[in-house]
Amino acid sequence: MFALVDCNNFYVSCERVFDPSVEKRPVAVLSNNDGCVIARSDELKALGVPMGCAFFKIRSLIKDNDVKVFSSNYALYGDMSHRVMTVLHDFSPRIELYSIDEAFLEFATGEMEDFYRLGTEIQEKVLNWTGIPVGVGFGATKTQAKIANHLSKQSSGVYVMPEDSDSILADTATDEIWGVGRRLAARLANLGVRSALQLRELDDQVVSKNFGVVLLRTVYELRGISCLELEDVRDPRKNVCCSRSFGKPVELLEHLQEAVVSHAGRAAFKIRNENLTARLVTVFVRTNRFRKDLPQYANSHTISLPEASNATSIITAAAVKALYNIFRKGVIFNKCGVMLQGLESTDVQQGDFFAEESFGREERLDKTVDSINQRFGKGTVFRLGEGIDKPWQTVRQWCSPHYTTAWSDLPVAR
DNA sequence: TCTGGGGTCCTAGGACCC
DNA sequence: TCTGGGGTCCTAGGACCC
Repeated sequence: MFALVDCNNFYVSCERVFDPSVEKRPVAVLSNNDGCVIARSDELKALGVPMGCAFFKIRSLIKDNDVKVFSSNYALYGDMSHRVMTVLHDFSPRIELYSIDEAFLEFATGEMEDFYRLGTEIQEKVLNWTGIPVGVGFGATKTQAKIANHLSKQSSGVYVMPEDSDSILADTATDEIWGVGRRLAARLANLGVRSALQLRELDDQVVSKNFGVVLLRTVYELRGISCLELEDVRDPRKNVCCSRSFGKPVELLEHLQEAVVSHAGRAAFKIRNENLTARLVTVFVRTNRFRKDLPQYANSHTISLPEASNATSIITAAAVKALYNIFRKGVIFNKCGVMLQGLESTDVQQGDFFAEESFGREERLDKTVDSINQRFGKGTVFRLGEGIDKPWQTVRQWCSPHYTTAWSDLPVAR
C-alpha cells in the first residue's frame, strides 16, 4: 500500500505559520521576479485566480479583495519542507521525498488495516509539530495514491482508495491522472477516452502502439498493478541549472556577463555540495517571449571542459566564454542561465593527461569562500565579476523574513 | 510596464562500428 | 527489379512532473 502525503497550498501554509494575521484571508505567493502566482490560499482560489496567472493581470483584484501577496521565500519553504519530511519518517522507513511538498510512503500489506486512522494520525502529527496542514491518499499503486490524495482535499483530508474503484475512476478526468498532461489528454480524447476508467480499460496493444511504454505503465497502475517503485534512494542528479529572469530588460554585455558569472557561481556551489563535478558548461540567453513587438532571439552554447571540475573559477571562465559566442548587440534580453551537465562523482575523477597539477588551489579557495558565506550569510564574500549595482537582479518586493534560517530574522515572541 | 525555475524519462534518427 | 544484420552512442525534441 502506498500513501501520498501532500502539503496543502504549501508556500501559503509556510507563510501562515509565522504570520497568523493572513489566516482566513486570500493569500498569493509569487514566482521569482514576482512574475506569476504559484501558490494560492483556498480564499484566493475561490476568487477564480488560476495557477500560474501573471501577477500584473490581477492587480486590481488584489486591491479590491485585500489579498496578501508574498514573494517566494525558498529558504523558508525548504526548511519547512525538511521539518515535515522529518515527521513523516516516523511513520514508515520506506519513504520517497517526491517534491518540496509531497512524499510517498509505503506500507507492507497487512501491516496496518485501518489506513483511514493512520492517515488521520499523520495529518495530526504533521500539523502539531510543524503547523503545516496535509492531505493523505492511500492506494495500491503510486498512481492510485495520487488520485486518492486529490480526492482527500474534497473531504476530511484523508482518502483510502476502495477495492472497487470503478465509480471513482469514472469521475476522474484523464488529465487529472499523474503522468497524463495536456497533450496526452487531448490525444486520448480523440480516441474517445476521457475518464480514468476508460483509460484503464483500454487495450494494451493500442496503448503501447499509440502512446508508448510510459502511458502503458500508468494504465497498469490504474488496474492496481504496481509498475512505479518507491524511489527511496535518489539517483545522483544528472543536470544542474541556475537561471533567472532579469528584474529589468538587459541590453549590455557587461550586465549579461555579471548575471552569468553569478549563476555559474551558484551552479558550481550546488555541485560542490553534492560532491559532483561537471564536464559540460552550457549558457543560454533569451529575449522576452511575450513581447511579440520586439525581435526574438534565443541561443545557447556548450563548452566541454578538458577536465571535469566543480571549481567556481573554471566553470565561470567557461560560462563567460560561452556567453561571448552567443551575445548579440542590440538585442534586449530578459533571461539567462547556466547549465552543468556530464556530472560525475568526485571519487571517480578522470584526469587530464596533459594538464599540469594545480595542487588544489581552486579547491581551497572555494572551500574557504563557501564556509565564510555559510557562517556569515550568502553573499558575504562574492566575486567582483558579479557586479555591484546589479540592475539585472531579480525583483522580490514582498519577501517575508527568513524566520528559520537567519539569526537576524528570528521571530520575536511577546 | 509587468508573464518562474527546476528537473526527469523516452523515442527517433543519425553516425558510427564490425 | 532485387544491395545484410547486428550493434552502440549521442543528440534533439517531446512529453511529463512539481
